[in-house]
Amino acid sequence: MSETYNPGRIEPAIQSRWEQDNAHRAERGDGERFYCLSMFPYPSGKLHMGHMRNYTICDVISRYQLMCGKRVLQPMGWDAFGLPAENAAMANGVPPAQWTRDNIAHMRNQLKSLGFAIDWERELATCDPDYYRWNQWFFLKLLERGIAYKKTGTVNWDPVDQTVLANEQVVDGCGWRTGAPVEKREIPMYYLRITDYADELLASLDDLDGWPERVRTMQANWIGRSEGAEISFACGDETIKVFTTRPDTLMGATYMAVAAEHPLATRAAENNPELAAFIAECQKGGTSEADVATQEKLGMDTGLKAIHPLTGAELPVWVANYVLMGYGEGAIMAVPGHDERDFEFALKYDLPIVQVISLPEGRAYDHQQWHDDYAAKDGELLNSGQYDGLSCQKGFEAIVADLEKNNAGRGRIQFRLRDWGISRQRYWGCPIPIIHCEDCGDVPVPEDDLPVVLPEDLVPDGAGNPLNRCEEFVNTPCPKCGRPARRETDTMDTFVDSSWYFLRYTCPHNDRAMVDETTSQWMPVDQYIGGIEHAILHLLYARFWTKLMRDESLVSVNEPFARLLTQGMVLAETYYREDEFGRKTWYNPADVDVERDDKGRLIRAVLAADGGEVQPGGVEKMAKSKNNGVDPQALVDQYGADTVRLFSMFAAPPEQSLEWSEAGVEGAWRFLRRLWSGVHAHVEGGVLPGRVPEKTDGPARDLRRLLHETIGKVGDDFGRRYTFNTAIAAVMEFTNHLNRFEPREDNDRLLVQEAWESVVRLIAPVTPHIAESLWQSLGRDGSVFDAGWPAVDESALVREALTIVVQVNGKVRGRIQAAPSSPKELVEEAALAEENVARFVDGKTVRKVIVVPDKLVNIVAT
RNA sequence: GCCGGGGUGGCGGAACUGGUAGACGCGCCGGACUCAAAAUCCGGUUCCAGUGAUGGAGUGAGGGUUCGAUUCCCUCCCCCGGCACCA
Repeated sequence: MSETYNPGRIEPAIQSRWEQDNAHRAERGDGERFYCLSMFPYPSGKLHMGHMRNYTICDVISRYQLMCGKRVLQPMGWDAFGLPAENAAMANGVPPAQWTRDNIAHMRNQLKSLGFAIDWERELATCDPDYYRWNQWFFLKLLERGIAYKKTGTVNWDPVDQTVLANEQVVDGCGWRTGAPVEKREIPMYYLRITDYADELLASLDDLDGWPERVRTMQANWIGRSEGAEISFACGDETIKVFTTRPDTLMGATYMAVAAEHPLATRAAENNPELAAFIAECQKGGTSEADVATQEKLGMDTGLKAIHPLTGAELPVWVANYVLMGYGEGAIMAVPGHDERDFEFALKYDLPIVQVISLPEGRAYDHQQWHDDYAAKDGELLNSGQYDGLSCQKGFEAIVADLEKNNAGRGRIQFRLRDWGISRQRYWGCPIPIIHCEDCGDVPVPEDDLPVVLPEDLVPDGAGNPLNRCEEFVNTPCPKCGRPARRETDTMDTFVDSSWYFLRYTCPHNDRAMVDETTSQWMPVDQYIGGIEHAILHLLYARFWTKLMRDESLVSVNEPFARLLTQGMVLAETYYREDEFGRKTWYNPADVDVERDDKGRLIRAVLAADGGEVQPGGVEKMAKSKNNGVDPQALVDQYGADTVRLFSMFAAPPEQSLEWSEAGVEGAWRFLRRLWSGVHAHVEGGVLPGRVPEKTDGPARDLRRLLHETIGKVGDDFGRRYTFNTAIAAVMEFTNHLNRFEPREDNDRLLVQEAWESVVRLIAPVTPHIAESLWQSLGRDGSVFDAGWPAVDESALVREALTIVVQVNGKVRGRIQAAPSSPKELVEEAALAEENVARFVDGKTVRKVIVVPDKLVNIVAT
């Protein structure tokens, strides 16, 4: 054994031994299966600390389960389609396919150098036709079933580049490359009926008890089930249908509002140029909900009148930009008295505000100022004619009943969730397998002709999808009539790719089926790990897709992920410079030098390369788009994989977001060196592999008790709590004690042998290379991962005396020693007798004494 | 704007079920070793007062419940994530 720790030498050697032994193949072993999965990365170029953290967490859990005797599947793959490859192509002229595959090659090497127990035989990339053919195959099944369908949807349109923009490419309402104000545009797209599964997606959240509560809450709110009513308002010869969650407030409706895209608005604008101009105005700006929700509420009267279905009163019909065509019916009945947005709008445009729900005793309704309790459902109806005096619930029921009687409405359940639009007007994605024929219409590509292969040599230039101009791709005979036809050039949302990759890992090389019988052997995923930013969309789509595949009898599970760990994001400062057109160039924090004041606040940041100033853009998640990803490679080169792994697990608990800082890497490095030299010192005196001490006493007994307490804690932290930082802290603490312990007799050396063997196994999931190496130095054969997890010796845990804290009026005033489970009276007596305690009680009357067994005494004295 | 989460020493964090606030680590200070430096080892380190024993304050701000609150409740401030075409 070498005297000093040299990761540069041991890590590659151990990695090649693992490879030779096929140590990480999922087929290996015969224990219970454990499928441990991390969200696959987008191959953006280099690993960043967010990846590092994610995959280290996954590896720690995998290796811990491996040591517990499980047969572990830890796969890896690439979410390889997507926008950044097109952006890179525009910047460098390199085809997205080449850029993506180069990135994958580089990142695969990086992952391998980190020593993850990944079964590389199962690697997949979503841009491979072998993978995406099954997207196409399944899409056609969904089309047959009517789950996939076509309708129009709204996109961001850049009028200069004549192209559709992603929300990310819309900056302050303008196109990112052209700076032109974007417009909303309606185009035909394919959708999946996720709303058909809304009830089940909501209900089965209750079964996901291995998921964080916050994720379940977010998904439930996203699905957004609400009970309400649809109500029809006559408007000339037309009917305006609305959905409301508050039919009880119907008597307070004072106007109607429709979305700018509503057919009624279009009709009303035909001979009203002013209204037409307003509707055109509403087309400006981005499509994202955040954009719509934060824009100023604007409206215009159409001049049309709608008839209140119960009172017959005439209500003005307005066009309003806060009403969304995509939600509900694209029209609302406005009740300014009890809806905050309607109140704001009514105040602005001087529309009547009528209170129809009473407030608590003594509260008066203020028509000039909104208060949150106006929206409450605690009061009774008033100003509502025959319904006056009813509770909101009773009023709801009575009004819905009367509407049903008049054929003017009915109770209805509405979801916030909208159908999933999967068409993307982009090149670098999975082609949608449809052929458009002038005579036959939209014809599915026959199953035998799959996959529709994406040509890999095109280079996007920012002006639309290059597939449109690729004649070899577009021109094809119609499968039905054989006459010339055109292929669909839209590709699929990349969320389709990531909605089932975890199933494909179970049979990645099967070229005859999407999934097979091995899939159900591994599913569901026992532990899924990924960023909290995926809490809603990716996880919801993956759940939905799994249910779709279940309904095609392809999988047997209802839910794909039994247990979920949502990793907090790794954040870093962003830096940018703005050019004369307001376009921002982002600089990597590694290339920026920062000056701070004595409180650590940033004063000035300059680019190291040219010394010129750059602007701080705030702390954000590490991402390609803001170029603030920190590459762990430099640290791995300097300290080795184990140090970086140890540090990234020690820095914070996994669920918490983490602002990146390198301070502390030294500490991880020092710990591993101390570990190494501690084992070395012991080995110098001769090893005693696998031996356990006889009865211990004095300091040896204390050390052994701490050892077994530590074994218990670390196992609990790895297996149940997933707090790797506290597990590591406990190992460090024990190692500090162990290094200070001086063996006096042979039995002490047996204890030290037991202790080092335990420490090496406890830390092995986090720092596998050094653990393998030390395991052998300690005289043990084989891999530490075959050695099993150390067992707690209960007899070592027994204590004779405990320290009990004594408080006087809630403040700690002293400590006493007592045997475990001492009788209350005895502890109380000892507490009152303690010198400093007595000083504080002196001259006062003891009113009460609270004794928490084996822990604490609180004396209440006045 | 809406939904979800977070805020504890100079810094990352610990305190798991309402019971010793600050484990472990970084940084800093002091010491040992060294011709010297690095590395390493030992000791100290929430703030204020005190040589010290010890006392007072303290977990974003304010209020409440409790013998006792970082933990539970209410109001507010700030930060982060998501908002359906970033992944």
